[in-house]
Amino acid sequence: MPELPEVETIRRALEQVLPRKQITGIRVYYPRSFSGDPAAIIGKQITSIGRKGKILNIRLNSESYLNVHLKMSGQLLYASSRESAEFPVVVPLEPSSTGLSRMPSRVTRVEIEFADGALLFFNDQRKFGWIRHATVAEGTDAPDVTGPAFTQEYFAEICAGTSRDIKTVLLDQSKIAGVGNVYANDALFTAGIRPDRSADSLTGNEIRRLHRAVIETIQEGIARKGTSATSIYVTPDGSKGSYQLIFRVYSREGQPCHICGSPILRKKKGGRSNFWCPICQH
DNA sequence: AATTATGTTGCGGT
DNA sequence: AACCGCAACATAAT
Repeated sequence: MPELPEVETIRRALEQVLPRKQITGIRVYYPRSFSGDPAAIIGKQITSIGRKGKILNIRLNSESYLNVHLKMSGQLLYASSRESAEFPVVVPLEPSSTGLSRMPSRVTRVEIEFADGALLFFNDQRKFGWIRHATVAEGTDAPDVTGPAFTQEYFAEICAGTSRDIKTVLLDQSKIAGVGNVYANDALFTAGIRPDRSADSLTGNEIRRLHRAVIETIQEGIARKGTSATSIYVTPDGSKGSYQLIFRVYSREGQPCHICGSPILRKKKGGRSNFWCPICQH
């Protein structure tokens, strides 16, 4: 699920509620979802919530971190008490008469309890995601796409001298931190560039347009609290993002281009789908 | 009912 | 180095 806007939305929400809370319990329902000794975090206090690209770094006192990667289907849900641990249906097949599902659910992999009775649930239907207790804040050192190090010059540099598809470069977390398939496709549309152009074929003007488009697209994603297309991704209070309402091309195969009306095309490449307008993108 | 797709990324082989 | 296919897994959609 999550790209930078989704993870950043979660980070901001958790930042409002978790700092200063003391961990008093942890239940690991699915062992492969948690690395480290669960007992080692008992008694620790949360000091801050950071993010590197798509990875969350929950800092604990005594200099350690709970690093979280949500991969395709991870969710972090926060409840201030056991009684209030009910959320809008967060997995499609968990219907209930009330429209709410109580945590922990069938897909809850880890649950953390705090001294004041608050709870944090890590749900992950597909089990790709993880929480790791480590002494370092894990994540890429590449410039965050929202940060000051992601300059136009830097972007030009990483595009030069590689014949990889430009969308592949956008998705390369070792070069740029945070961009995933949704926002990469939409940014390329905004910049008027086809996803399969080789990176070193972009002109200076195209580099400039794409650099700006990537930043704007990601910021719009954050402003809309992310993309909840299949209803897997939700914020920590169980509500949805709204970027899916303004998709430019992502997930719009066969639908008319917002600019020229031509049907949006889709082609699978390297295991992921490219979406683009054959008229507006060159 | 079998196949195909999904917002991620790590691995091994060429 | 870079690309490709496949892997992890569960489910919805076709």
